[in-house]
Amino acid sequence: MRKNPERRTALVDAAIEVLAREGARGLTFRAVDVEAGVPAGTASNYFASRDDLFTQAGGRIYERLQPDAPTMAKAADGAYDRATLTELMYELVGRIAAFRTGYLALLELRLEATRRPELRAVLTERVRADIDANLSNHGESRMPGDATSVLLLYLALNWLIVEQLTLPEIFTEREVRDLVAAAVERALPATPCPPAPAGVPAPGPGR
Amino acid sequence: MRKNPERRTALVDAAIEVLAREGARGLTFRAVDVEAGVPAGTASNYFASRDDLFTQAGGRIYERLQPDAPTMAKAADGAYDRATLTELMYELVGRIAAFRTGYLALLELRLEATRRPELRAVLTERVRADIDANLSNHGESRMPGDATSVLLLYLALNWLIVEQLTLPEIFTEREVRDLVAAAVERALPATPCPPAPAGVPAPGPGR
DNA sequence: ACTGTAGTACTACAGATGGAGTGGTGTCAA
DNA sequence: TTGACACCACTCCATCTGTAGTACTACAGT
Repeated sequence: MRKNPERRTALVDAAIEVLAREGARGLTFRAVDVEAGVPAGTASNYFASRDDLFTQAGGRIYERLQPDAPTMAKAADGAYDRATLTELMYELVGRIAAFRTGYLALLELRLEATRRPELRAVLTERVRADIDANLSNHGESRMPGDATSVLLLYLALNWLIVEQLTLPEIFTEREVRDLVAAAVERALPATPCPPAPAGVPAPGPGR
Repeated sequence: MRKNPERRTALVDAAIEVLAREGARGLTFRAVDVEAGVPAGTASNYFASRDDLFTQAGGRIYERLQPDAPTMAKAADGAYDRATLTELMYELVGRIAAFRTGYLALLELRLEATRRPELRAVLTERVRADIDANLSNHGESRMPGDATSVLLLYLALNWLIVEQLTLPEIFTEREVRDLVAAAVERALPATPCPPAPAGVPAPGPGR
């Protein structure tokens, strides 16, 4: 088992590309070698098994997907209002969709996790950490919305990204933007009303 | 190219199982033969190519996923209020998650659509039809909520199902139920307020 | 009842690809 | 010199596609 860390990272990153392009079943030692531009057999020396490749790729994707310095800064510095939150979510979708191969690889890994308990454990831990991080980030910032808002946004935006990456013709760019805005808008708990026009008690479907 | 329609259907259904279990790359003529319990070579006689297999499977899944007589009836007959809608959505999530292999196969196909234009065209058409059907069903029924509500529910619930099927330990059954309820609750446009307590102008994050 | 024919089920094979794993050799630096 | 790694080569193995060829079944015409 070789140690060289740069090489190892390069190989894992190559594995992500292969995953996105060829699918989980296409992730082989040889394919990684080719993608990374190293001699055949190299990946064999760096990973104990294919399982190992999968789990390392799973870990690495979150490493690359999670942190995002400039956005984090904006999240911390910006105003804590709905408009800023919308802007942030819009950036989030754009940013993740931009790392197309990473997200597609992640989907492949999720499906592969169906078959590989070890991978499932790794992904479960990462996803849980991701969600928890979102929750506590949101809690610490003073953005509007509660924990439920965060979870609902998580759900809706994830599928929105799936839709964009796999069947881009379903929603236009405009529709995507509108959906992000609507998701933020409605994910927030009902806000107290602006002062009602007049004595009209405003019926409508009460909760 | 053989014609026997029962056999063809059986083969396509077998293909769906294979997709869910082995992934897109594992969908081969031989694997379909084995899954369907027919002699080797049979699938070769029924499908012009692997592409053909994929597109036929894509069509068939929606055939099996879409219609659902009892639920449709409930949607039409039930009361048109939020509680009924919630119940309906809960059933929807349960029902789709129950056809586990079908939904997983669909995800595999979405990823494969990334590589096969023909398959992408088929899926795009089906998904669009699905969304349109949801929109118009909702419009015709007199359920609360607007088109945006339907789309947001579509997004959130889809990912919720993905989460359940691929990493079931992330959300407990209870959390899933709560998330479905919250999704319905908040997907609906903000309702007019109940009469405010007193002259307090209700500040909070204005839009 | 006989037979020809068409459609289909089943079998077998040719040809080819691609991958896992491993051992061996070259190279460089401590 | 020794150890760690890069690189290369080779063997063994599993699988797939596409197609050709054979066997079965049903039916129609006579």
